[in-house]
Amino acid sequence: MADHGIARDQLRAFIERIERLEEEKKAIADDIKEVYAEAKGSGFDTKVMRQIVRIRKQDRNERAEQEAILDLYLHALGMVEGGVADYEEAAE
Amino acid sequence: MADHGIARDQLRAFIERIERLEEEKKAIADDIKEVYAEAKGSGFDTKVMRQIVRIRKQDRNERAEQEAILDLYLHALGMVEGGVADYEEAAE
Amino acid sequence: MADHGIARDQLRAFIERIERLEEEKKAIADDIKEVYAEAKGSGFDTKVMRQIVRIRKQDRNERAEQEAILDLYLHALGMVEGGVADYEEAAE
Amino acid sequence: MADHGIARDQLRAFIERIERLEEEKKAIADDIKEVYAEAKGSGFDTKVMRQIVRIRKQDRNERAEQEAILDLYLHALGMVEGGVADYEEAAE
DNA sequence: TTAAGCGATAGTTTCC
DNA sequence: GGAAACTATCGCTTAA
Repeated sequence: MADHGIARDQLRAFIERIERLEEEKKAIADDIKEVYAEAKGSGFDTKVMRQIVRIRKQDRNERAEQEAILDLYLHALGMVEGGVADYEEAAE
Repeated sequence: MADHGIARDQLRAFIERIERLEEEKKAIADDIKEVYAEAKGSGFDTKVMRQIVRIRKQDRNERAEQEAILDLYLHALGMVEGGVADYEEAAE
Repeated sequence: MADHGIARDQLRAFIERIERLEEEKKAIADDIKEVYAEAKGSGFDTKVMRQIVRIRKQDRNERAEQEAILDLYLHALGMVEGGVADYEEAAE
Repeated sequence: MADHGIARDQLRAFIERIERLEEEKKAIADDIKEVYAEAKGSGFDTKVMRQIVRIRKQDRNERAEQEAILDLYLHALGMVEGGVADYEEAAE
C-alpha cells in the first residue's frame, strides 16, 4: 500500500511533463501555420511551399542515409579495423 | 525581373523559418518519446499512460467546448459586456 | 428490413475481396522474406541489402516529387494554359 | 577480384527480384485501399469494416492455433498417422 | 461550411 | 529489447 502513493506521484509527474511538452509542440505547430498564412498573405502559394519543404527534407534524409550506407559498407569490407574501430573497442 | 530576386529572398526566409520551427517540433517530439521511455524504465505501462494523456486531453477539450457554449449563451442573453468579463479581468 | 439482406451481402462481398487481397499481400511478403534468406545463404549481408533497397526507393520517390514540384511551378506561373498543356493533350 | 563481378550481378539480381515483389505488394495494397473506398462510396463505414476484417483474422488465427493444439494432442496420443491427415491431403 | 482527400503523426507489430 | 515497417488515426487543406 505504501508504494502506491509514490508510484502515483511519479506517474502524475510523468504525465504532466508529457502534457507540458505536448502543449509546446502544439504551440510550435501553430507557429508554423502562422508562417504559412503570412507567406500566403505575401502572395506565395503555400502548396508549392509545402512541397519545397518536403523535398528539402527528403534531400536531407537521403544524404543521411547515404552516409549510413557508406558506413555499413566500410564495416562490411573491414576497412575500419585498425583505426577508429580499435579505439572504440578499447573504449567499451 | 527585378522583383524575382526579392520574392526569392522572401520565400527563402519563409522556408527557413518553417524549417527551423519544424526542427524544434521534432526535438520536442523526441523529448516526449524520451519521457515515455523513462517512465517505462520506472515500470509504468506506456500504453496505459498514452490512454491517460488522451483521455485528459479529451476532458480539456470538452471543458473548453462547454465554456464556449456558456459564452455563447451569455452573449446571446447580453449578460456579458461590462459584467462577467470585467470580473474575470480583475481576477487575473 | 428488405435492404438489410442486400447490404449484408454487399458487405460480405467487400470483406471477402479484401481478405483475398490480404492473403495475396501476405504471400508476396513471404516471398520477399525468402529472397532475403536466399541472399543471406549466398553470403550477402541482408542489412546492407535492405538499405540499398530503401535508398533506391527514396531516389525514385524524390524523382517523382521533383516532377510534381515542376508541375506545380508551371501551373503557378501560368505557363501551362494554352501552352504545354495543349501540347500534352494533343500528344495523348 | 574476379568474383566481385559475379557477386555484383548476383546482388543486383536479388535486389531486382525484391523490388519487383515490393511493387506487386504495393499494387495489392492499393487495390485494398480501392475496395475500402468503393465500400465507403456504397455507404459502409470503413472503420467498422476494418474491425470486422481484424476480428475475422484473429478468429482464423485462433482456430489455427486450436487445430495446432489438437494436432499436438493427437500426435502425443499417436492417433494421427495414416488417418485424418491423409484424408485432408486427398481432399485438396 | 462541411465533406472528403491527402499528408503527417502516432501506434502497433514484426524482425533482427 | 531495440529498430524498422506497416497500419490506423488525426488534422489540415481544398473543393463543392
